[in-house]
Amino acid sequence: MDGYDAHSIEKKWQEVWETEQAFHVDDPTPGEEKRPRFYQLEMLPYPSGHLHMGHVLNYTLGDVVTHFRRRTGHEVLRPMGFDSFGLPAENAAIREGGNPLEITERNIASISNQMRRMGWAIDWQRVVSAHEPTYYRWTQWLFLEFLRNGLIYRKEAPVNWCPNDQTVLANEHVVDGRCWRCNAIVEIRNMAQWFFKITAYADELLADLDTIDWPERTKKIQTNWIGRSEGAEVLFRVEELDLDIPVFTTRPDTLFGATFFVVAPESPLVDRLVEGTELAEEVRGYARVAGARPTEEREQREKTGVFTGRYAVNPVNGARIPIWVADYVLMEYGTGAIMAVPAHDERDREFAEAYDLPVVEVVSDDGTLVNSGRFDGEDWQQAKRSIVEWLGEHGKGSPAVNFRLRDWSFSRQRYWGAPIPVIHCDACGIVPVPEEQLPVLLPEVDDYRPKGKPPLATNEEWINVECPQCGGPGRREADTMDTFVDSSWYFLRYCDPHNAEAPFLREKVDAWMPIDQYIGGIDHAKGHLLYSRFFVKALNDWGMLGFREPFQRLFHQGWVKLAGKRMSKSQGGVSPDQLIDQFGADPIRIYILFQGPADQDIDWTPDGIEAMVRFIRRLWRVVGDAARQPESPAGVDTPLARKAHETIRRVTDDIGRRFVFNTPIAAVMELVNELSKTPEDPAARFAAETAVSMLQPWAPHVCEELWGVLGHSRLWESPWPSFDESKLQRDTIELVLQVNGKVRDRVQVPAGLPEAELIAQARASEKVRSFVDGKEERRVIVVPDKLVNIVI
RNA sequence: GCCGGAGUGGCGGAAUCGGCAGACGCGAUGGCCUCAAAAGCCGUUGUCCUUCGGGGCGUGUGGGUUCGAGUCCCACCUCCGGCACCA
Repeated sequence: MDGYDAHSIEKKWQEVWETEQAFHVDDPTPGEEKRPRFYQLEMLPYPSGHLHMGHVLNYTLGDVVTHFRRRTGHEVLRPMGFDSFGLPAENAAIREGGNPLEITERNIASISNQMRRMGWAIDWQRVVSAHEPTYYRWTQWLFLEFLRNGLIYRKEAPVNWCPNDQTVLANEHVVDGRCWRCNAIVEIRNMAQWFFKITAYADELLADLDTIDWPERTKKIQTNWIGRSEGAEVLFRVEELDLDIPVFTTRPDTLFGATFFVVAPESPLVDRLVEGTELAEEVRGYARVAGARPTEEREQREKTGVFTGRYAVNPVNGARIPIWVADYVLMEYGTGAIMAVPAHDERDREFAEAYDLPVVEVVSDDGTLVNSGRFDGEDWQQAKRSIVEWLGEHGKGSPAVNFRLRDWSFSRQRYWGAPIPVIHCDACGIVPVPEEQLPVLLPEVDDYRPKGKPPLATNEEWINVECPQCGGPGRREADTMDTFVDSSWYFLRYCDPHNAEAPFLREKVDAWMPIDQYIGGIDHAKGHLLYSRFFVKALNDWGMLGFREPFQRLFHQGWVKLAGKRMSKSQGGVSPDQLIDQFGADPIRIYILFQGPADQDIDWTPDGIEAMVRFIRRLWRVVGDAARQPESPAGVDTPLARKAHETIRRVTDDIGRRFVFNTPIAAVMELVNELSKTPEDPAARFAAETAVSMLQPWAPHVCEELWGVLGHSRLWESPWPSFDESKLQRDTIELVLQVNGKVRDRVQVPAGLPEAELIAQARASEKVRSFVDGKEERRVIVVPDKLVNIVI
């Protein structure tokens, strides 16, 4: 047997798997399933030119789970696809010439090739790419369903505009006031945009977090983002105008302390309040200037405001309180108007101090109400309920819930995305493209650069069509869809990827979904992971599928860092291709998971990967030696055999229950070390087989080869090794002897000795005696088969 | 400010239910093999003291519970992440 040659081995087995389509899985036939199903998925990649180390970690992690589940008797669906619409390809086309389609397809070919070189166990017959008409046809179809069900609307609204990418961004993709892609400072613009009514599901998106097995911190991110507040809606009356203005408050108990009233500068109320009064000009002028300031500036500046000349009536005490317009009230939250309680709200107090407005304390330090009429003396928490109740009885308010979550704006003024399938008609308004005309194909354009209007709008031939309803002149929608729409349902398409009649068959989706294990970056916590949950809930409501959550279990891999910085497609970093050339895929796969828990960040070092090459070479030698030993007799019971059984127990538990992937490698290393020390042990072959079999999910190529050396074949579909509980029983154990909780000695004793016997063993120890002699023994603690602690 | 997560050797990390802290690996260092190198093999490697038998100290800091705490409780410090003029 020659030395270890990663490249020839890897090429050989990759060809076998390709020829056999070894990791393809058939659609389940109802009633005939032999094995339990397992849907393993990692977030699909964006097809930039090549993989980066973050991908390597992500997909190797999924690969280990895939192999483990396959070999423990599951039917495993592990597909792959490409999030192939989106800005980078379009920007590359603008920068370098060429067109986004060609660039994207070239990238997909190259990245697929790299995936094969990594040896990942993918069902290559189910590949799906967002930019293919066979896929986006159904994205468009789903758009029309959402529209029909009232979950999509078009509205003129203040939206986030990235001046660099020349497009609108969703709230979820503005990070610290900047564009998540290009880092440009985002502006607010008023534009007619398309929205998904995700807020319709706000309550459920929050409540159902309890039903899924996700990391706490991810649930927390979504919880914060949804931002549910419980309180009351209270009506304040402007008598002169015969107008009731609702406000939302989380503190109805402080209602008697409301000494003034504030309206947001952008609120349409401003006009109504001052119309025809002598203050009209001043107030409108202020509102225009204040409302136009960027949010960032508004946060930092001192609060400003003007009096409108109008008064509102506080419903609980009839007090007439002045109405102001001020920039610290936001139009986007609540009703765009507030009752101000300066005694119990820091912002209101700040404003009251600046403008010399009255402050009335209504909750005393001990938490009971004062200056609150009939509610005086009530505990403030009790008062929340009783005041709302009173308001209800008098038709002045009711319990209310408010959310931070905004609707998802998903129209983009760029080229490389799925066209939005509607037609604008002067006579009929917005008209959906009839289903039989789908897909609305993305046309060629001369210039991908957005110049004030979306690139599609420049293609006159494409944009001008007949209205499907009245036959009059119509214009196609020129905005395209955010790629997050594509990725909100791709995991469903994998279940039925070639369906030409529907996005998917419910029966197939219900058989595989929900995803048993989803793996991807935590950066998608409030974007993709929220949108997909929304999609599934809506589709379930329409009867298209039979579950309410897409991702039953979720895991976030850490970041691979180079000199403290995240490695990603945009930052270059270490190229997996070069590493495969230099070391082979198996050492990289082991390395990336051996560094630590997979959810923790990794600092890339080349030393580590060389160590993995050394380990594989060592394994190669040791297994080669073991292969020349006679077959291990059945039920062989030597220390080496026991070590092998113990290793099976550890590794199986680590992957299956604990979901850790570094310690199993250490466990196999221990077994290999043990084997190399006792190469002639009768259990040598058994130990070698065990080590190779269990390392296979990490290093499938070299393990397959070594499996052959040991006289077996087709490890990738061989059952996972099982351990014999009885082999784990020891005849002798090492008893730890402590004095006052400190370890003083260790002795070998037969297992299962009674307490008295163990104490006698402890007292017999010279070392123990040297600490105990001459002192008074106060207590003796015994942990059977483990430890004796003498307290003096 | 509110909410979540994390702090263990020179480094990455292990210790799963309160019971031997530092598994496994990197790095360092001494030796073997070799003309030499590569590869490989055998030692040492938390820290301080040591008469070389051992002993003291040690898991961010300070307290506590316990026979016994990296692990549980309280307070604090530092770092990372989420939300933030959200009424």
